[in-house]
Amino acid sequence: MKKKTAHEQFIAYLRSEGKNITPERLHILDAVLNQKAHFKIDDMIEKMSCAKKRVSRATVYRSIKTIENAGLIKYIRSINDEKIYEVQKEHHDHMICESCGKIFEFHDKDLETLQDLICESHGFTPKRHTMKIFGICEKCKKDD
Amino acid sequence: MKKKTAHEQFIAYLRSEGKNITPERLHILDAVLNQKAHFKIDDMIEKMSCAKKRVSRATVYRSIKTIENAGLIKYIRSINDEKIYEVQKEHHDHMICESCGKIFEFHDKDLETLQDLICESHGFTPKRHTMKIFGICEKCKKDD
DNA sequence: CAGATAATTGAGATTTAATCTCAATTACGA
DNA sequence: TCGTAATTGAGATTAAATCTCAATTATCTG
Repeated sequence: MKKKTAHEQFIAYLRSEGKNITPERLHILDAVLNQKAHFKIDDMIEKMSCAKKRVSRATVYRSIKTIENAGLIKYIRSINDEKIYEVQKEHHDHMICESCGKIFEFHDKDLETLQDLICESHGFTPKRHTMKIFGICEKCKKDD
Repeated sequence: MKKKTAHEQFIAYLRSEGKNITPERLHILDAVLNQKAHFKIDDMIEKMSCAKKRVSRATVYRSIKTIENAGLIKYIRSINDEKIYEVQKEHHDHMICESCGKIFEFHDKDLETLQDLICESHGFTPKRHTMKIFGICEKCKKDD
């Protein structure tokens, strides 16, 4: 069973939901996948309105939601009313520096295991989780 | 050193910030503290517009923000554009049922310890964190 | 492949939470 | 008690997100 690309995943999702495969949706997916890590909707709208194939604001909003439902991107948080999304890679959690605003990703197997145990003891079936640790990063500590 | 009430904490905060202690702010604090657990801003606005002492929408927004900065309430999440806040008790994390929308609180000492260890290994100084586990609660599992 | 049908798009209007404005009021230190 | 600075209320404003609907496009069927 070879691993599906994000592109293939998206198309499979659209098919499974009976949604059409439109060039607009694929363009937006491409633009999103080209993002290094985190992006804002507004940036995507601007990007798509300058691109060779223009896509309207309404469609950007609609498609971002579709791509999110397909599990390919994830909403992280808002910073002054600007939603920040990220492209989904392997699952990871976040450390957010309150000084420079930078978002660090980390993953810890023990943490995941412990979470499952906690859920089990509460009769709760976990599907997914988010964890954000706010504090000060190494660099900002030194820059003081 | 006796423990301060939320009321006292708030007044101490206002003093420390050079802010005035106004009846509006205290009324809103009272209303907020009277909430069992979680509340929406809109509910507060409605509550305050019917109360003996009316408080305007703008002031509710302003005061909620002040009370949040004082650390007495905390923003949890949005559900269709409605922000949900909660009164701060001891620190705890959340399990959110995707079926009924109910929010469960839990606290686990091992989880906290593990988080601190992870941060340490990344040179990150944690101040606070949020953790949300999404899934299906015990009751909804049975109701299937 | 053509024609029918349902989904999707674009553009601008609309919605709505949150913020802003500013004159009137109020808290508070001196 | 007075003067100053902070705060409030009411309505205007802002801006992200959604909605509307006619025109377009994807997909299915034979």
